[in-house]
Amino acid sequence: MPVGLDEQEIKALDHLLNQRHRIRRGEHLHRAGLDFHSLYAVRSGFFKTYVLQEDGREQVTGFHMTGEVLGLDAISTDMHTCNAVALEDSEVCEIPFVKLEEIGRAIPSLMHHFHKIMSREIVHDRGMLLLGGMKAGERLATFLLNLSYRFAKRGYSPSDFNLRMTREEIGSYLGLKLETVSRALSRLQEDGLIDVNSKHIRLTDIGRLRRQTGNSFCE
Amino acid sequence: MPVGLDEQEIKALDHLLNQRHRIRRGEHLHRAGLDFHSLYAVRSGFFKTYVLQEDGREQVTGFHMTGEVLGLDAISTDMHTCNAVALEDSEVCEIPFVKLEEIGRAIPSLMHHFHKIMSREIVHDRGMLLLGGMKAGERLATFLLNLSYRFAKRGYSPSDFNLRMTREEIGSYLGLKLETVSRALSRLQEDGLIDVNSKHIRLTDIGRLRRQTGNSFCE
DNA sequence: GATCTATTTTGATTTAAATCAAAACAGAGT
DNA sequence: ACTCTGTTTTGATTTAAATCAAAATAGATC
Repeated sequence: MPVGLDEQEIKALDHLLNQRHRIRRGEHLHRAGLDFHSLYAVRSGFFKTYVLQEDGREQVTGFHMTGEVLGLDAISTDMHTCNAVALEDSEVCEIPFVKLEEIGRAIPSLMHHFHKIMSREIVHDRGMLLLGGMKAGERLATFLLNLSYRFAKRGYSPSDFNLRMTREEIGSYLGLKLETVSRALSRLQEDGLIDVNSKHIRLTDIGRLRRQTGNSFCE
Repeated sequence: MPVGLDEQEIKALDHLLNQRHRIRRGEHLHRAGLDFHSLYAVRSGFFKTYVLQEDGREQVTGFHMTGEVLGLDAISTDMHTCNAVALEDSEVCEIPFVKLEEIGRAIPSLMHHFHKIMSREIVHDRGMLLLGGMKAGERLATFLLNLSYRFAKRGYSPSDFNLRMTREEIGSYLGLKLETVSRALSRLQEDGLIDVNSKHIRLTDIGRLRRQTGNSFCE
């Protein structure tokens, strides 16, 4: 991403990005309460982040795919505030945060890029507030379009993909119960906007789906 | 906040923080779509950020008080993604972002501090997701406790304050209608957890109020 | 202080989603 | 192929919040 590096800088960057880890489906990348040392860039696979409420309920806070960065929330307190678990076999690149700040000082464009990543996270999270005013079907449509957008950006089909998460996890993320998620999906199918086959989704009318959301962010 | 600066650095910082602006109640600090150049630190007063949906509805995305930083969302696209309006006469400090990155390179602790601020924003926004699973009364309790926490941190009473926003704005932020907000407040009063006098709020039983939220973040 | 407007409260009714319950289905392991 | 378990769908009922409506209150302006 940053260009025009000298040999020294390339070596530093290389070292920064050279710690790969395989995380198998079901394994945790980090847990709430643990000391923060590194960010993790998802190289491949799919993650869910969540927090455990006092009553034991699990609240899903996000889904994360290739190219996205995990752990940004932990910078503020030097402690992870959520759990991150792989929903499929995945690979991450560990980025020690102290080193990132160090190298960022030498390579301003890298630092700036990092700031954009953090900011994008804020925009995305804030966009979730828009769900507050929406009905179940609109929330689902927004969710599917957001996934579609992110898949497309990575070169996958924007209209044909498999959900890695359960209806319950979707519901938790969107503030709905799993039965409501299921019903909303069935409804969107009846209306001819999508095809649902358990975890496999086909968006058959993206234009109408987008109108369905009332408006809103598809990122 | 950062310590041990030499004269050069102090001068740079001074220049960075020297652009004050008065914003009167009702005036906008920035609007969605405008080019991004500067962050704004709230020196005094109270702001609301919001986006206008296609259907004309206003969605409130946040409330911001002294010491908080506005404009972090705009870094990602070099364009403001929301509107910021003063809910009372306010003063802000303009921080040109290019300069912040420049000076941050010279003063690592300043840069690190900035990263914590951005991260804190992510934590806060993500905490809003927890509202998804809550009932109206729980959302209101969470909201009031969060305000209380922020007032306390600034040296104001944590249990006695004036709301700067309307019931409709609270509702928009929390995903409720204004009538529901009003009813939930009345209910919390009946139950002896708070005293409501239109915009003036007194938290009479913070412990019970906290239990009321089910749990969750008061920041 | 009186008037006007915006905000807030409260009530009655409707609606969407949660809850309760059961059946259908899918995937993993034997 | 069969069983077990976890997931998903669908239906009936209850519940919380939205909506519709009107009165009460507060603030701003003259």
